[in-house]
Amino acid sequence: MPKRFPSVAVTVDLVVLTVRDDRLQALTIRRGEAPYKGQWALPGGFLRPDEDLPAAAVRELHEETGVSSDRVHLEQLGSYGAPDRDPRMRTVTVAYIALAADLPAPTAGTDAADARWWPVDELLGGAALAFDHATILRDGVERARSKLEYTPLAAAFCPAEFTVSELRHVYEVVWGTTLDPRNFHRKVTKTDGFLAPTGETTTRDGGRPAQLYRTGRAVQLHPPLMR
Amino acid sequence: MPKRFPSVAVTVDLVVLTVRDDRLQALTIRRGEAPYKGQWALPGGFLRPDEDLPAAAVRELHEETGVSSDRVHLEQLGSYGAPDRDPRMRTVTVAYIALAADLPAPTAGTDAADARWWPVDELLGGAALAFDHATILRDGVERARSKLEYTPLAAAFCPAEFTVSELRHVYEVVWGTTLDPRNFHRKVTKTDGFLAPTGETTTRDGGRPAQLYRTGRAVQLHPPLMR
DNA sequence: ACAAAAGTGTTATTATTACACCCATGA
DNA sequence: TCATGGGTGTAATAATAACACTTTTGT
Repeated sequence: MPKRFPSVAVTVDLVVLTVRDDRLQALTIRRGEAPYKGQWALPGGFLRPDEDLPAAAVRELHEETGVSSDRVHLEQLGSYGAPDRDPRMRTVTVAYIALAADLPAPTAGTDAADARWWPVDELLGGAALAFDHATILRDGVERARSKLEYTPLAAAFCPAEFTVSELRHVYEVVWGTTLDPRNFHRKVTKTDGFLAPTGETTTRDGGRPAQLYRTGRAVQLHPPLMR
Repeated sequence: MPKRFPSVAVTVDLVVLTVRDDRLQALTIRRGEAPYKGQWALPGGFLRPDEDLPAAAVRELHEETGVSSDRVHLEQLGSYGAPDRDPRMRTVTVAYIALAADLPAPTAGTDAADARWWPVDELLGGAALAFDHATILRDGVERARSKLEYTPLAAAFCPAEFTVSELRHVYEVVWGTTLDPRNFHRKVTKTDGFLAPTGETTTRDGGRPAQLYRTGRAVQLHPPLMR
């Protein structure tokens, strides 16, 4: 077939979210080149010729954070393709969200002058992200927030073994609410398949030792948790 | 910037769903050219050089169905970009779902030898769709099914004014369940913002005249309807 | 002993389910 | 008058929300 179609550059961008210092934070890269030189942007890069979209997301995540995809929840968020979204050329980006437990302090990637975590409320209130990345971040945060309601995804923000109150802390930080510790405990421990007890306990939060749990086999919460 | 990125063809594909003859049906186009010549495929086409993604979806919808985007719910489903998904070239497709009230019998579009509605269960059980369109269709149907739970989207499958039982029929067909007419009636009429009464009544379903409603201003159902 | 966090019990309220029953029309 | 669907009432069950109270650790 002759080339009678417009050529477009396809990129993959990542909304990498974690809970750090009691805030929901996103990973940003400071751009080393024009356009938007010196501004913060979401990590991402070009799709390679023989690479599927999820593979590109895993690769970018590894390049930017040094993290392998184990213990990170990666899912496609959506695609953004306004004709003027990149002044250099026509691009369509496929955005992914990555939810992870507190990651190591980021090391600057190849293209990046610097990399750091930012609380998402600071990024969304005023701070100017490059390209349409504020929109992508906003959509990614909203996706994460609503998925906590009806999936056991909050555990992606926790280490492999965690306590009920660590899990509750994730909900409180991501949603910006407070939850009744007692009702929350009942809800998550009684919802079948949400949590699998390890049998171990920990006192790392102080007070009475707490049961440690791993994520269960459930993929949907029924009924959902309400914000 | 020099072209040091791989060039990819970006297409937009549509999962156009409607409720027809008591079945959930999807619009398909018979391919007139190789590859997959003669097989059924989802409608779609190349993204144009100066076109945003939603605009391309609206344009393709109009070209394939003659329908303008009024009274059709269009939303992005996701992107699919396996390197071998099209044998001719590297493509990434951005899929949209379009939910519409019973549309006119389709007229064949420019590229298409033929176009028709197929019940989705027939398309997903055995019938061979071109490319990765079976996956896209399956994802689109699942998206539509779950969105009926927590949004007032079922009304997109109804004409501008509709009765409660017409709305219930949509749920029953899309979910493949039966619902108690009395409890359903209470639920949808009592959920604030779901339905706006027009004041008119109709007897088009026989029996006692039913109130006609338009869609309300709610965008979320709280609490959700359960399958 | 006391602070701190884990976890259980209890009650009021709200939502869902199942189903009896009445209403308003056309044939 | 009868069939057909529209619509309300009600009681049993289930889930949520609010909060008193007990448990088990560290200091």
